[in-house]
Amino acid sequence: MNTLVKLDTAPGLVDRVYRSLLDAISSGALAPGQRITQEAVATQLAVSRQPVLQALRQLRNDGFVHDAPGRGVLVAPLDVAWMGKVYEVRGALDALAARLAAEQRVQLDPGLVLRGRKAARGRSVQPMIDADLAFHQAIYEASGNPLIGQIAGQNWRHLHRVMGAVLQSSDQREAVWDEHENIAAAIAAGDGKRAAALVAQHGESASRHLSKHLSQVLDNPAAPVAPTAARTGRESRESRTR
Amino acid sequence: MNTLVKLDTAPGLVDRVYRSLLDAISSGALAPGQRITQEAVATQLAVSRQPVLQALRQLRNDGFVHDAPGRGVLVAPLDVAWMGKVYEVRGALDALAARLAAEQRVQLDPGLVLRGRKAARGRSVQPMIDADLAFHQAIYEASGNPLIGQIAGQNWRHLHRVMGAVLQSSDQREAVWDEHENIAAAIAAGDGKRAAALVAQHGESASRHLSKHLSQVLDNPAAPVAPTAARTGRESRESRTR
DNA sequence: TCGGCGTATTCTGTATACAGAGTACGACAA
DNA sequence: TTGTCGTACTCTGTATACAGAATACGCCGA
Repeated sequence: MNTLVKLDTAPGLVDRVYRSLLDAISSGALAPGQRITQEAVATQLAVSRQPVLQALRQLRNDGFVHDAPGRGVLVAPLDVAWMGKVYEVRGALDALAARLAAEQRVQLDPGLVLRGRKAARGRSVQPMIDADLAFHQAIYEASGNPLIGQIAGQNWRHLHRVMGAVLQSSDQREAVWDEHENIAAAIAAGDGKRAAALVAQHGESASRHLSKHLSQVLDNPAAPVAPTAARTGRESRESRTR
Repeated sequence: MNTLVKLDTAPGLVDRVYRSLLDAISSGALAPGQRITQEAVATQLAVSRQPVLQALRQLRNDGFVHDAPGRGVLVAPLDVAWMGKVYEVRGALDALAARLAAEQRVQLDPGLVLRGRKAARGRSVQPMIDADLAFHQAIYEASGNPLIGQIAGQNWRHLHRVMGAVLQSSDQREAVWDEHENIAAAIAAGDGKRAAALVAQHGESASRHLSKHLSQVLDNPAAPVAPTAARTGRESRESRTR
């Protein structure tokens, strides 16, 4: 019973504006430090300021934008130290999820790993990030605790920004998926302790790797941080405020 | 440097409405299953519907109220299974925080434990919950990762509801503070592994204890679930919808 | 007496209007 | 030329207005 999927009700403007802005921030289309005003978003999306106001409030609560009193909000900068803290939390959640999934001996879909390896051999970053996220989300779902996926999902959006800026110059892409495969095996075998340890190790190495590259990128503002950034002439003045 | 405390700007109506509603839900003044409409809140707090709308949206995102299409929103019921999931997540965060705090050999304020023991000997529940929360929050702060306190704080609000409904009939109040004292000792000694293990154990026992009592209370609706519930005559009809 | 339909009511979500807070810029004095 | 003051402007947050969606209730027929 209960096989009926709940029919998708209209998401409402607020959620759509939120998604739109978050996608733009995650992908780098809205560069870190860039200024955002309600009215600009409202006119661009052809809605009133009211849904934008609420979406921005939510983005602020989630830490994706910061307040700039009197001048709107600013896209949150890419902060190495803070990214490390996000990774700490995600690591704890990942370990928990892996342990819970292992207790149920869940068999993760092998297609996830195949897709990941294929993406790793490719050249575009987006599929790589998507595959990585999909794998970890599968663990969250397998844990049977929806709260984990909910909170960790938020963290992933933060990391998404950094990965987009860094991953293109990455080595050890294949190695990541070896680790993933080991994790899946440990979960399937029901070895919760080992699964949690592997996940923790995996997260830590990813954190070190990203933070190293990120600080390089941040020290070298000449390199293009935002691959798909739509740089209009007006922004140059504002990016000075960073 | 940086010793200046940031001066408290006016919190804004949305946040105040949010706090007001959340306090009412946490304390039980708004009983589980009770119906809430924007207009009722707006008139009662003497504000327009706009801030209420936003506050309710946030409460819905955080899981404190559920949608009741066409009839407003309903205060989230006290669900045993879900409370267990909240505890799982909190346990993972607590363990992480304890480990991080131990790495820095933080000395927690002994006054926290003293205050807790004093409250445990008292009769009123609120100080007991407050002391418990204060102790754990001290660990979050000691971890140096503000994200932990932020997320775990949300979870605590959920647990707060359950504790208020259950804690009055609790035994082993002193035992809890023995555990707390051991945790603080492990952190001060820099033994991260032991601290994390103690915290995890502590959380699990609390979870078991609460869920047992909660299911008793839920099976026995005659017992007063909400100690400070302001029961007006009108509510009797609505509580039928539970 | 029970089930189905239509109307009225209620509630939400979005749009517009308005007032307050803060910043940025220019003018003036030293 | 530089620092300070005053004014205009921009932006946000709250209040009000309006339209759409869903429910509840009463009426009718079987």
